[in-house]
Amino acid sequence: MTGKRAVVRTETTAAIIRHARRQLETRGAANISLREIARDLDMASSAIYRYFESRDQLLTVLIIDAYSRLGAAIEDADTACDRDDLIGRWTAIALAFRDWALTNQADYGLVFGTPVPGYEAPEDTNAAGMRYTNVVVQLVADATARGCTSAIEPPKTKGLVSEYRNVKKAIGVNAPDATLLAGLSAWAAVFGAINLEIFGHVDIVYTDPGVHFAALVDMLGRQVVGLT
Amino acid sequence: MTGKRAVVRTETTAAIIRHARRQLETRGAANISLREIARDLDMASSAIYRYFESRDQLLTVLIIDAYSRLGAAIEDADTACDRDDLIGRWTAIALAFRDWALTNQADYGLVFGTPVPGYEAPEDTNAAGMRYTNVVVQLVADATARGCTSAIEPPKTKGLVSEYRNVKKAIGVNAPDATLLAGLSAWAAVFGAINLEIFGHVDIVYTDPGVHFAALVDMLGRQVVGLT
DNA sequence: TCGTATTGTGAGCAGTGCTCACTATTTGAG
DNA sequence: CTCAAATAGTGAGCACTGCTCACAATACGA
Repeated sequence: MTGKRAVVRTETTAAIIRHARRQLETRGAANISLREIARDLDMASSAIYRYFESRDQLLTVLIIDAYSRLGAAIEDADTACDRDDLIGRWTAIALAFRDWALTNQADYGLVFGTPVPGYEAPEDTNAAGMRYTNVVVQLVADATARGCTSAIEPPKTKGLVSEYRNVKKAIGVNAPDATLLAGLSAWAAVFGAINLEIFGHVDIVYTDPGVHFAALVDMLGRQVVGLT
Repeated sequence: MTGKRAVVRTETTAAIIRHARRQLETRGAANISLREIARDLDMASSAIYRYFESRDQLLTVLIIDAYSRLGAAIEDADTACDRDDLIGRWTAIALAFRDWALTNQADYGLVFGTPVPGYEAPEDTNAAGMRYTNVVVQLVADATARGCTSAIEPPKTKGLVSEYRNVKKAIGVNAPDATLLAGLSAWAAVFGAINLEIFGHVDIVYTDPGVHFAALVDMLGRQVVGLT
């Protein structure tokens, strides 16, 4: 029997988060003001601390929330595809990532932006961050299982073989080095392209960044990673 | 005849920047304190405003400074190479970028990190940002002029041809679409890989990120962009 | 019903960026 | 060399911040 206390608690907790997110969008993480949130909610500024132990903790909650919404978006995009349509899944994942980033720029900035020196993300944060990663890793695993072979050849970089041995152990996927290199590079490119676009380093170059992005995703997926 | 006033002015200006950069490294941009800088410099906090009109302006100066040091690092790496050794230049540029980012993490975060909503970079900032970009653009131009052809084929993404027409005009390089797509993708991958590494999203995957990065750079340069 | 745990309060502390009236000092023209 | 003007430095003060603490109000469960 969830008492009136429990219900009002979840309500105000949500309200605080809602207001924090609004401030995040309009003024950036550095300018979120607990006192202003309290004022907007008609409560004493000190009352906030009954819900969040510090400003940092509020931000951490926002980060986890953002991660999990991103994870959901990526998962949805992936599961909507036929399991065997690897290039379709890759494309869907990449486009969903960009879409989410564009419609949630503040969240994106919070999650993938400059970390504060000394800030150590708590365990749950990292766990939430693994969600979208796992989708991509799974795609690489499926591609390997279905016999996709990368068109590229890994260079004879010193230490690469042993490095990739560790990577394979870390992500739990036994893919050929070529696929690994191609996949990791493709993902880096997707991430990098989105980052450049969101953080505004390419506005003078592209008229419609989405067109170039789509081409980049398709080209890397088919011609570098070798997805079919 | 640089009077005593002019000389002491440049000195204190430099000292303020020095202290600001130190705080940036240890506590992040959000926690730079003008008052503390003033205390460290044994001057009244209000005196800072004789040198910088606001905290934001100090940050802008730090950004421009970072951009220009990055630009210098990239330019040096490039000019140290034989002009005809395209893959060598590409590799040198990419590695120099990563090196600079790793040894100047705070600067990197300031320049390529989350932008503050509403903050409009002044003209000089963008100019400083073009320096390293120009080096990469020049490499693409040289590659085209020397007849390098990309191994990949641009997909038939709707609107890509006209989009790339604009890009070519914007950067002033008349490269084939394949080279353009390959080059932009490669650069996005380099940037993305560095970003992931610096902002700490891959520490569980790689044991030595540098090895993978070197392989990524070489593979993309040779096998995707087609540099020789 | 009543003690307990939870929630809310307002004053207060130490810190911030920034302004302003004011003083001290260097500068360059007459 | 003199002296008004430009420049540099001062400290008090404003409005804001995150956060703490002693205290009061309230819902909860035995």
